[in-house]
Amino acid sequence: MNFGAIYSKDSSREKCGNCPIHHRAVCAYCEKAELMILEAMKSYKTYSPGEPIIWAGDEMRFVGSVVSGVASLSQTMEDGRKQMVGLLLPSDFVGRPGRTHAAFDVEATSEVTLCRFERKPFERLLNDVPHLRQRMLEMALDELDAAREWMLLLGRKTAREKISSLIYIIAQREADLKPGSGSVAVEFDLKLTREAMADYLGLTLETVSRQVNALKKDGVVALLGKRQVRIRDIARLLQETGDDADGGLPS
Amino acid sequence: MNFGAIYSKDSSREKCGNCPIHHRAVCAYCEKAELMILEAMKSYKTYSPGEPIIWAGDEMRFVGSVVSGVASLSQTMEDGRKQMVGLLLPSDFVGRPGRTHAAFDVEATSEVTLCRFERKPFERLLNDVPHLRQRMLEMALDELDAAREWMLLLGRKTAREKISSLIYIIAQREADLKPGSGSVAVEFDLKLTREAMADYLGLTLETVSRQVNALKKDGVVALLGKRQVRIRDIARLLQETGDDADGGLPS
DNA sequence: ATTCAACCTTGATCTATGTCAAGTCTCGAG
DNA sequence: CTCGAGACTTGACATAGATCAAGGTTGAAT
Repeated sequence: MNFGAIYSKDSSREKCGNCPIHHRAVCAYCEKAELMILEAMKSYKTYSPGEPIIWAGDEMRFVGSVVSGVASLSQTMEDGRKQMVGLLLPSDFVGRPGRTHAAFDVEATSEVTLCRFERKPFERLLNDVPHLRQRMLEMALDELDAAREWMLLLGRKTAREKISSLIYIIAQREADLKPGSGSVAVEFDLKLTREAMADYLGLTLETVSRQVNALKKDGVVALLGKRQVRIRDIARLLQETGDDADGGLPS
Repeated sequence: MNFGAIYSKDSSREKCGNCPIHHRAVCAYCEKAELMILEAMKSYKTYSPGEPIIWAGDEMRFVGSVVSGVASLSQTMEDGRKQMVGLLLPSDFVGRPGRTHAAFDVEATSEVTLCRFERKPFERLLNDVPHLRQRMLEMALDELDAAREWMLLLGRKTAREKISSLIYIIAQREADLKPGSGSVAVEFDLKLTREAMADYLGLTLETVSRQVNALKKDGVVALLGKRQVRIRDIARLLQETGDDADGGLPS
């Protein structure tokens, strides 16, 4: 599962065609010729868990895609209160074209490999390559929808609903990264500490711990190791999220 | 202040050049020729307070810009808990190109006038007119940043900080709609009921009422009528929001 | 002028979650 | 193997904000 290793040492590192996130990342709509331009510009970099990728306010020299691992986008108040405002999973885009300085902190939560492009050349490319621009807009709009769903969670859900939602969402993203095997993964690694979960959900780590264990006691999930989760009753879990059973948005 | 009246009756209704939101809306970068195409496609519609503009799940026949008034984007859970996920002020865009059905409810909060375009033709135009596409991406990214700042508010701020932030943000938007007069309006109408504020801030209306009156008692704001606010001490208000005094993000 | 409905305020009480404070578990370094 | 640091759990208690319950205002319709 460690693509970082593959991409930093293997000779196949330059081949976008083999890239595990090719079908979902910014480059998803690019054709061969366009990919070759990107291949020439890109460079991989791997960050270890806890390592900062960029701080809010820093000049943003590069943008890029998460190839593997989990990074977090977050904001911290002067007195230390912290809120994650985005979970960056493989294929997610890091950085905002058209902005010279970062608005949020980005940190590696697990080991993270990024496929990076220098910002300026990438912005030029964005102007010239409609496929890139089109995908970028689509991704921005998707993230906006996701952020808005997260606002419902933060503003109105109970602690138990928040935890259930997080587990459910990670299971979904896990599943559509590895094709086959249904739309929701059954067993997977959360890749987040209790504290990171708390920061994402607007809770304290103690509350996260209590609620995770409550879900376990109630037979909704099983814990195999602290962060390895198995979903025991998916319908039940979905119900615990408080979301519409029928999924809501036909698109 | 009622642009709705101007735009629905006056003969100047077709002139984008006179439009009060022209410099901030999707059409901001369009040139004369491009504006003429938009002029030919557009139609105004005014909604009264409380009137639904579109429901989540409905087919989205049109998209458009808020010309005047305030609309809300919101989500409601099965048991009635409601969260506003966006406040649509003049120049904000309604609808998501590339999606056939609405993901959120949109309602007129005050009287609202919309400059509407049929979705399909607008999407075609988006493909052909780089200025439109460029502004669209920029607006999506700005809204994403705004949504993320709102996540900090929802997840981590106290009730008093939430109210202060809301007042401050509305004052800012009010100010940059009417040029001159500084970056923050001093006296303005909130255009939101206590309940709407509560839905936006993830609070109950009782808590909103108490905190607004607390800010008044502490001399931070004055109330002239229920929704008319005068900011008495802007530095103090900013401090009460809990945000970095220095504004944070240099761009 | 009166009435009514929507909106807002205020008080009393309850509760989910935060805070503070010990522990316990786990795993990698030595 | 054993030590220690970081991650996690658990308990006791505190509190911000929710909930429940009256009223009070206001302004438009009769």
